[in-house]
Order: sequence, then C-alpha cells, then structure tokens
Amino acid sequence: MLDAVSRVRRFNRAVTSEVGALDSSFLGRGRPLGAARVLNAIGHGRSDVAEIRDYLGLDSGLLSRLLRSLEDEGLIETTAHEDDARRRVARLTRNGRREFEAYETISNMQAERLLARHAKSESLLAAMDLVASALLQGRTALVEMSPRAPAARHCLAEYYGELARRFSQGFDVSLSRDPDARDMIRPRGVFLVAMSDTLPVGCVGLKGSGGEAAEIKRLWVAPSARGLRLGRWLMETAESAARELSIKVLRLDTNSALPEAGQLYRTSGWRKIPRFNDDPYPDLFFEKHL
Amino acid sequence: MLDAVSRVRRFNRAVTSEVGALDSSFLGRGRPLGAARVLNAIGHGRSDVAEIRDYLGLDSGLLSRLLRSLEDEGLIETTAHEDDARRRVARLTRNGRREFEAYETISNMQAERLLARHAKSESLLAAMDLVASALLQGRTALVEMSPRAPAARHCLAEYYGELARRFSQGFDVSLSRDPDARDMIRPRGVFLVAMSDTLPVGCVGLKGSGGEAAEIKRLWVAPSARGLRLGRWLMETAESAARELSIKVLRLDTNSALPEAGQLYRTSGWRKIPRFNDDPYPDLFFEKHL
DNA sequence: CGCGATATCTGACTAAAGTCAGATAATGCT
DNA sequence: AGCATTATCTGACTTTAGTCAGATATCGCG
Repeated sequence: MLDAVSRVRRFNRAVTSEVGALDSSFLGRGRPLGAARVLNAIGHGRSDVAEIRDYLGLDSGLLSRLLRSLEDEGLIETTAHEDDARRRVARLTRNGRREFEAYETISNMQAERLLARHAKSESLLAAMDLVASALLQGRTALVEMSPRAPAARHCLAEYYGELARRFSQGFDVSLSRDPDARDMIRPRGVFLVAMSDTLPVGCVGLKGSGGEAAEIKRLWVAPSARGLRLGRWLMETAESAARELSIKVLRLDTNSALPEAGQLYRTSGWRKIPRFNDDPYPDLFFEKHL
Repeated sequence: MLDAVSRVRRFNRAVTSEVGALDSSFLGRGRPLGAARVLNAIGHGRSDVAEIRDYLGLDSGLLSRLLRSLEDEGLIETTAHEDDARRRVARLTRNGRREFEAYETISNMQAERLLARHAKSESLLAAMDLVASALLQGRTALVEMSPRAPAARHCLAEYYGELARRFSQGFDVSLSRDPDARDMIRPRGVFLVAMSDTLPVGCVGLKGSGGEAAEIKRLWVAPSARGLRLGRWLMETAESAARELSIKVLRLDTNSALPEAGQLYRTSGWRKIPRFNDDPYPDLFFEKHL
C-alpha cells in the first residue's frame, strides 16, 4: 500500500503535531519558548553559558538577553566561572528550581498520558527506543567508564539476559569466567559504553593482563540500536584503545548461537583459532594481531 | 536503567531535533516557513481557505496575508467558491506546482536518507508505523468504502497474509467462503477501513443478505495499531451500521489460533454457537442479537 | 607589562509570527 | 427586502526570534 518513504513521512507528520503540542503546553507558563528552553537546559545541568549556547544553537547576543530576562524573573543567578572570569555559569535559584520542576511535570505527564492510552505500552516503548536510536545515530557517543558504573551495569544485565534467551541451555554468569572489573579499567584495559542521549545502547570490554595479550569481552548492542553499525564501531574503538595500551594480540570467545557477532569478527580481520579456555559457553574462538 | 517516562522523553528529544532539521531545510527555498506550510497544505489538496486555516491552526488575518504573498509570487490563485461566494478556494498555478514538488523532493530525500543509513530499515519502518499509529490515535478515522477500494484491498491482503502465518495449515482464500463484494456495500452491508493519516490500519466487513441476519467478516487490525482498541471500535461501528440496516442478528466465525479476536467477541456481548457453515478454516462460531 | 585571543554583553536592527478590531461582501432566514 | 450571520480581508499593532557590529573584561603567553 504505502512505500517506505510515505511511511516515514506519515511518521514525520504524526510527530510534528505531537511535538508542536508539547511546545504549546510549555507556553502555558507565561514565558516565551526561548526562555523556557534556556531554563530547562540549566535545570538539566548545563551551567556554562557557552555550553547552553552550543546545545540550543543560539546566538550569543540572544542567549545573553534570555539569561538576563530569567535573572530579572529571579529564576537563575549567574556568576563568573571560578577558573576563568570571562566565562559565566548559570544556576537555578530556589524559585527557578520550582519553575523548572513545573516544566518537568508537564513533560512527564505528557509522556505518561501517551503510554496510558496504549494497551501495549511495552511494544510502544520498544518502537520509540528503536526510532530514537536511529534518529540519534550521529550523536551517539562512546564513553569510557568503569564496568561498575550504572550505565555499564545496565548493558551487562541486558547482555546476560540476551544470552540466557539465545542459548538453548540458558546462561548463568557465575559459571562463566566473569572478568575482574579492574582488568577492564586503565591501565590494564578499558570498558566502553555507547550512549545515545541518556540511553546506554551498547558496550564492549577490553580485558588486559598487563602483558601484550588481551581479550575482548562483553560485546553487546541493544536491540533498539541494531543496524546502526554500532558493534563495528565499538570493536574498532576497543582495538584503538588496545593499541594505545601497547597490546599486540587480541583474543575473544563467542558462540555460534550469536551469528551476527561471528560475522562481524570474520569481516574485520579476526582469524578463527582453537579453543583457548574451558569456559562452558563459547564454542568459537578468534584472534587478531594488532 | 531508564523508566518508561524517560524513554518517551528521550524519544521526544530525538524527534524534536529531527523535525527542526526538516523545518530548516524548508527555509532553503527563500520563503518563510509559514508561507511554505500554506503552499504545502494546498499542494496536498487542502483548497478551502477555512480548511487550511483549521489544519494549520492559523489566525484568519495571518493566513489571508500568507495567501496574498503566495499569490504575489505567482504560486497560487484564489477564486470564489462556486456555491458560496464568501468562501475562497486556492489552487496551485503551474509555477506553484513546480515549487510544491521541490518541497516534496526535499521531504522525500530526507526520508530516504534516514532509511539508507539504517541496515535494518524494515524494522525501523515497523517501529515508525507503530509510534505514528499511537500518536495519531485520536485522529484515526473509520471510513466506509468498497472492499475493492485500494485501502480495503491492502487490509484484506495483510489479513490473509496474517492468517497464512498464524494457521498451522496455512490459509488459501480460494478455499474459504470469500464474500461477494456487493454483500459488503450498502444497502446489503458495509465495509469499514480505519485510516490513520494515509495508512490503512484496520478493517471489518458487515456482510448482509438483504434479510434480518448478517455476518461480520474480515476483522483485522494492523500490528502497528494493536493496543489502541481499534478492533472494538470497528466492531461497535459495524454493529451500529447493522442496526441502521435493520439487521436483527449477527453471526461470525473465527479460529482459536486468533485468541485476541475471540477475547474481543466474548467481552462484547457475543455468544458461542454451534458451527453454522462448512468453511474449513474456522473452529469457533458466535452470534449476537441486536 | 603588553597584546592578541576569547567570552560575554549591549545597542540597533530586521524578519516572522501572531493578535485583534473593524471593514467588506455574500448568504440564509423571516 | 431587511437583518443577523458567516467568511475573508485590511490596518495597526505587539511579541518573539534572530543578526551583527562593536564594547568590555579577562586570559594566556611572550
């Protein structure tokens, strides 16, 4: 019936009217949209004036005036940056925080209303995640963090859950060789998480030993972010990090129940090698010289 | 990691920036956004001034001026409505059509670009359909049309495809009692299609015989529109139409491989009855007195 | 200290969008 | 025909957003 482009355009029309509705609900608090956006940016932790300007794409003169008007309303206060008095930092006052929270409530209620009128809200959320990951593709960031950080833990939990679903015999982390977190933190290794706005959508661990050999562990991409070549990007970034750490040879184990992963390794310079550990889950082993 | 509301809000942020990008690409043709929107509304067949005003939510004075500026550019011409000279109708000139098509090209290319950078564009499209159906929920319309109309045929083809996937023995329309289209057109019956913007997302047929008994056939809701209570709405509307046609008793057949349908019938006043036909596919039979 | 670079602000504009009170003309109804 | 209603238009205005050229203050560095 409808070709692909028409379907995308129907989607665009649908969200345009919905987004417009959000904007006009923001107008209800008697403040122009520009000022409301600045207040919200500050509320969400963007304190540096340059950072706000950059985030909202505003002219420096315009932002300066908007900040002044929020200051006159008593919602924010600005002070000089402590190590550089040319820069200014903005902070919400008590009233500003109250006003910011009113905007937050509007946004949250809008979101809740949408979910409430859908009887299958889990499938709606999954679809929203997928579309958002596609739209945010260019702004996805790979962040190095501890495997114990919340975003990293989230990815690992999803990863284990997925293995449990995919392996016919299930998956129990405690039976697998769970790497010590310290081996995936510099200087021994690294742990990378792909962040798409606030959502962690993928991860990979480089588990070093201090020597010239290291292992790739825990490569995972969220279902909502598949098809965006994130796996490849994670692997390339992990390999660069390995080179920085003077690692010469990388190894990894995987399972033939994860064919996408195997395909990725084969097409990016990895070579199949014999089993090199006694972990019960993997049945395929790869190596790559850097 | 992220609760439902945060996920919706991430989605909102993602589409807000995307919509902004579409808007600014429209600016490239040297015309303010307001004028471009009016031109596009006219190009998409909205000719009545009041209709445009309503669709775009514009003040009458503002729209009047925008129409004047498009007229001065030679892109549209307005004439009095033929049955009511107070109303005006706008129409694209040859140049206007060319300009409209330039905007169409921009939108189409934007959509294609998004799809092209996604390696699983079919899953992206399915997600977009689902989100759009949810957002457009309040604007979904039930349209009575011939079962031979394109939108109706689309629904029927999807319906047959779904039966083929769901029934363990497959499904072949030619073995089933395919109702004559005329039995689902007034005055004998009706055929309803749920339109969500341009996408047909559900259908139902009321197959009459001219007498007091009629059958409900071809109830289908698109996967992207499930959870929106569309099935129930289609059934209620078909029942109202049946009452209008002085039908006293409705019957239908279904299959236990379609549990959602059976559940819907059971919770809306239908009673299980013995088999009343020799169609090989159904194994459940219902009746409802109006 | 002096000087070019940097961050923000101010002033003076313009363009776009939106508001609102009539003006104008056609229509429907008695 | 008379008159309230309806659809659109015009004029006069305000608000919001955005641009741009300097002004001001601070910083980093030789």
